[in-house]
This record gives sequence, structure tokens and C-alpha cells, in this order.
Amino acid sequence: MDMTTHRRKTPGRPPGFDRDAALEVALDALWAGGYEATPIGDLIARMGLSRSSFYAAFGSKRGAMLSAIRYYSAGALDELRALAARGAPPRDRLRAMAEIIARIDDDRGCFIVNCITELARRDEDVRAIAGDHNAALERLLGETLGELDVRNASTSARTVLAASYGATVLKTAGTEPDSLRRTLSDLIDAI
Amino acid sequence: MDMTTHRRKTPGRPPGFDRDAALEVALDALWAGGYEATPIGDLIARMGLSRSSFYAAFGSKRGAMLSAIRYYSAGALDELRALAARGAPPRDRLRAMAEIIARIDDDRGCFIVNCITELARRDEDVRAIAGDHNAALERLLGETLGELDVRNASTSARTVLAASYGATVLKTAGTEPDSLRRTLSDLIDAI
DNA sequence: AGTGATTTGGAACGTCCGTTCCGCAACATC
DNA sequence: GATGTTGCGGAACGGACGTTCCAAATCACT
Repeated sequence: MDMTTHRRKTPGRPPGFDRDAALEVALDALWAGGYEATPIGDLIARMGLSRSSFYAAFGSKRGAMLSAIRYYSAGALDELRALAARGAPPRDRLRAMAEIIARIDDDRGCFIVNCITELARRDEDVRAIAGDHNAALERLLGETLGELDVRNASTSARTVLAASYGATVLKTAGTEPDSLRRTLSDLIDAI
Repeated sequence: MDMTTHRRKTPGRPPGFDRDAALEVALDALWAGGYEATPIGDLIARMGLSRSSFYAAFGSKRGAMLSAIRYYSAGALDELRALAARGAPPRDRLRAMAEIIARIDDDRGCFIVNCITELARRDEDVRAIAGDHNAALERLLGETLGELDVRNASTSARTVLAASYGATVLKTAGTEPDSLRRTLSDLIDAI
């Protein structure tokens, strides 16, 4: 049966900030500083909102972190899907995808990798989100690899993913980005 | 010319703990909990020494962390050198080395990888130690790869290292260890 | 304009952190 | 046994942390 009563939209004062814009700033800060090492005061200040608004919107520091991870994952997957759908030769696309996954051009490393190593062991929600993200990456790489005549695309996909994640780590420890780009490129050529 | 004065050994009360034993406990705790998330109180309690002794021995939490990283690096390199010197076929040795590097059987991941992603960006000493460690790993893998007739052993060494580090990360996020063992094994077979 | 729901700014809270400090105990040396 | 040096136990410190709370401000809707 239909509700005959008039459905009101939310009354009261509307929020004075864009949630996604704030989330992007939060991602930036947490990405650069890490979870534990980023005080919530700095986070809130950079987001440009008050403590009340922050806690109303995200519930807790951990809540903001989880939202930031989901936000990053969605953005990265979009970027990679667009890359995978291009008309370039499969190996060229794979190279570009690997470099995006490894964040070769960003000196903060891969946010997902950072989250996994810092949090996934003690936070099952982080682990679940990261696991889904990794599975999606593997699937995406596997699809592009499938366009080549390789014996088993899905096995190679995991290899490329692992090498990309490892490259991120090596880069953070000082290995030259160009050198790692070559490493990933050579691996993809060898498949 | 000789010192005619009698050289005394250190007077006063000798320490009541073994520095290396304490360091091993510190490594265990920091490995399991991470740097920021491990309170120094827990650390000291598990080490079984008083705050005074801790600060006399390591100077600070960061000092203990740096010592723990060096301790881990030395131990891991010893383990790998012993493995590399075995009489088994090169690829078998490489498989064993990759699994040690990736810490496939330890659910805390690779301590060096954890340190890199959490600390290396903001701590140049950590970055330097980790960089040296990675270079040593690459050299060790390259030597064993050199026993095979591969085109360029050093390039492949970096690939194996990156894949091992990536495997550690994937495992922490939930990927099955056996599956990753196979991934690393396949990669080494394909070289 | 009045009403009610919601956001906002900022003070305040209790807790936990890493580190320092000090009096006493323990040991080597003479 | 006396002396000098070091290690030890534990209280104490200042500051920073994540979170809560409340009065005032703001807006949608009548």
C-alpha cells in the first residue's frame, strides 16, 4: 500500500562541505603520512572541517581510513579499467597498468600496499577491502593477458601484480624508478 | 709506545640481561605489531628489562627499532647465504630463497617490507638500512641465477626480489600461501 | 516569522605516549 | 671491607592523542 503522507527531504541545516572532496583530502594526508603517524587533528585541519563534522561524517579515525581506502580503490580501478580498454597493443597496456598499480611516479608508494602492511594484519575490514581490490586487479590484468596467446593468463596476472607491488616497495627504499619501470617491462615482455 | 698504566675493564655493576636476547624479543614484538602501534611499555615489558635499562641500551624507541632492523637483516642474510651455498640445483635454491624472502610461512610478513612501507619515507636511516638489505638480496639472488645460463642474471634477480616482496603483501591481504608459493615457483621456472 | 532538525566551533576529557629523573642496589677493583 | 662506577626499579612529567559534549548558528519547511 502507498504512503499517502508526504515524504520530506532532510530538514535542518545542510552540511557545509562536500563529502567526497573532504575524503580526497583525507586520502592525500593518510597516504602521505600513514595511519598511525597521522594525528586526527592534522587530518581534520587539512580537510577544512570541524571535529564535530568529521565525527558526524566518518564516525572515527578508523572510519575515515576505511572510507579513504574504498575511495582510493574505486578511483584506481576506474583508472585501470580505462587503461585496459584502450586500443593499444596488450603489452603496452599491461606496462601502463603495472606502472599505475606500482605508483611508479608517486613517491608515496601504493596506498593499498601501505594499508595492507600497516593495518591488514589486525583489521579484518581493511583486509577484506584490500583482498577485494587485489582480486579485481588480478582479474583486470588477466583479461588483458588473455588477449595474448599465453598458456595461463591468470597465473601470469598474479605474477605481474606481485612484481608491481614489490616494485612499489623497492622504490620506497630507494631503488631508481626508471630501473623498476624496466624491470616490470622486461617481465611483461617475457610472458 | 706501550701504555704502562693498567687498563681497567669496566667497573661497576654489569648488565643483568643479554643484549641480543632482548633485541630478539624487541624484533618479535615490533614485527608483530608494527612500529607506531607498539607502545614502548609493552615492548619493555616483553623484553623483561626496566625502562632505565632500555634507554641506556637503545637510547630511544627509534634506536631500538633501528637495532631490530639491523638484527633482522643480518639474520635473514645469514639464512639466505646458507641456503644459496647448498648443493641443490640452482632453481631449487632460488625457490627456497624466494620463500624465505617473502616469509611465506610467517603470518607477520617480511619485516623489512613492513619497515619500508611504514617508515622508510620519513626516516632516512631506515631507508638506508633497507636499501642495503635489498641490494644484498639482489646480489645473492643474482649469484645463484648466474649459475644458470640466463641472459642477464641481475635483471632477473630484481624481478624475483620484487615478486617475493609482492607475494608477502598479497599474503597479508589474504591470498593463500600455497598459491603464492606456486606463483614464485612458476616465475623461477620461467626464467 | 516561527519551528524543528541539523551542523558547527571550540572547549574539555580521560588516557596513553615516550622520555627523564632519582635513590638505592649490585658488582669490580683495590 | 672500603670505594667508585654502573645498573636497576619505579615514580613522575609534559605533551599529544582520539573522542565527547554543548551552546550557538544555520537552514528547510510551514
